[in-house]
Amino acid sequence: MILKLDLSSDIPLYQQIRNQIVLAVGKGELKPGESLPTVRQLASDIGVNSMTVNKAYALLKSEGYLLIDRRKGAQVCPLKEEHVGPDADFMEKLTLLAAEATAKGLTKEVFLAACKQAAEKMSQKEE
Amino acid sequence: MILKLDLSSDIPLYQQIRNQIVLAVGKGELKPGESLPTVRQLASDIGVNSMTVNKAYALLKSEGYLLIDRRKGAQVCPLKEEHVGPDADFMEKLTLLAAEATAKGLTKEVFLAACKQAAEKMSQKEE
Amino acid sequence: MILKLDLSSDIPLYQQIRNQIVLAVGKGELKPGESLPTVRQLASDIGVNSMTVNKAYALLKSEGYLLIDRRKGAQVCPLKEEHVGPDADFMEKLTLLAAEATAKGLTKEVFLAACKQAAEKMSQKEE
Amino acid sequence: MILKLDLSSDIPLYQQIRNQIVLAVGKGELKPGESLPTVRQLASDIGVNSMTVNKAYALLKSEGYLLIDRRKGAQVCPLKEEHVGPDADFMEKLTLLAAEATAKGLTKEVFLAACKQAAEKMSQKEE
DNA sequence: GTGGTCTAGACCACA
DNA sequence: GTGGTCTAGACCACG
Repeated sequence: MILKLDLSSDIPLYQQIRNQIVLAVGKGELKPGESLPTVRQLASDIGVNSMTVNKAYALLKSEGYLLIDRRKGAQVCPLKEEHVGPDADFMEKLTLLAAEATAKGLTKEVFLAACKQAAEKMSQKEE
Repeated sequence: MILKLDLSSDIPLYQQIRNQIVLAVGKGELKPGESLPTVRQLASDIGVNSMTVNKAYALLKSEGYLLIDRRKGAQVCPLKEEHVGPDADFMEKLTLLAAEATAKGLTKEVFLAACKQAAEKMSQKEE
Repeated sequence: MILKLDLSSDIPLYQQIRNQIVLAVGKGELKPGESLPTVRQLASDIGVNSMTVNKAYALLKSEGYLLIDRRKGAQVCPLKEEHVGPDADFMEKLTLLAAEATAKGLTKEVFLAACKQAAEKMSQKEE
Repeated sequence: MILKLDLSSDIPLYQQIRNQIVLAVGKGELKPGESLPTVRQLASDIGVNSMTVNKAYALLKSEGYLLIDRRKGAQVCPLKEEHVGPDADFMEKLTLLAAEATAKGLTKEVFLAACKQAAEKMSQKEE
């Protein structure tokens, strides 16, 4: 479990931790059901306060990425079988990104190629 | 120039203003070369402190979306003829979004369809 | 004796066990005087540590729902003939619930209808 | 803004603060749109750390009771016009309370009378 | 001025 | 052992 934090970034540490874990889950480096380090362990590993990790875990839990079990610590939430399409918040972020690309002069084709490239890095759900 | 701000959102006002302007440029509602309201004008229109608008404009300038001229005020930056691909920061945001989608159980196909849908809302560069 | 536990809930296990038993008594699935499984039996059935079940039983005893006898094990406390009204702690919880409902915009009528609906699920004391 | 905290209770302070504020909103002591004390002010008033109040406010925000505005601080969330019935979580808590009452020997009539009494303490939405 | 973040260290509840 | 809570104080971002 290696997380890279940028202490000089203006993104809060707990947010960076959250992002890195989401990335790891998306890429399949963390599999559904897999256990994460304990709060204290991770805090000590990456050199931050345990409350900061705690906040990141709580955020991930509230977003539905993690399950937190008092006995086993935190683990990646198993995927639900039926999952519908993207939610409104997701589309809003995606639309903003598309606008940034367009405003920068990228064509639709280049944007979609970039999307595809990003998707390729992720692991696919097994059928 | 109509911007929708959510005063109780946890996204900073200057960030919301920046996002709305990027969206407007992406969708073609603001065309390259077009002038934007002055800082004071916009601030008065949307009822925020002019420092806040100032910050948004400065951010947009630093990101390359706006040109700020003391005489002409702010205007949308004309597109460069040759434009390379997406930059690293953009890809990072896109990858995070792809990871969120994958971690939520969306398939690659659904994600790419959403990307395409977002791209459709944007205006195309004229040939 | 079937109890549904949610291991990833933030409600402590012993509290969940306590709640399920109170529900079963309220609904009449457990009758006054009826015996409950032993601590070890129940712990083994639902797959938790017996200390956890022990804690739940002790809590239920202290709240007056169970009688614990070293010979007969735990049994549902028979109802007293004369029973006074709700106690202070109960009213406090009920008032908080009413406040949550009101603050969410539910009218008094809707709240009382929900109360009635909840009461219908319970078994009535025999005359 | 007077909150009574019980330092020896096993209910976390931030939870007690949250409950007291919900009660105040339900009873109409805090009206929709009304401003709450600042985090620091309330923390100093009731003698707790400001992070504790912060956590309570964040919880109330996430539950939809408060709006937090960087400029004006926290204020009671105005009610939405259309509000449907009680949600599942609410019914679960209410059902548990009904079970507790029944298991204690209260009749349905007594329970409903208690519900009505609790509802009377609340303020009604104005038509 | 506000809320938000973070730290270092403590204590407690749960299992 | 775990996560959860709390403190006292600091610094920063926002407006």
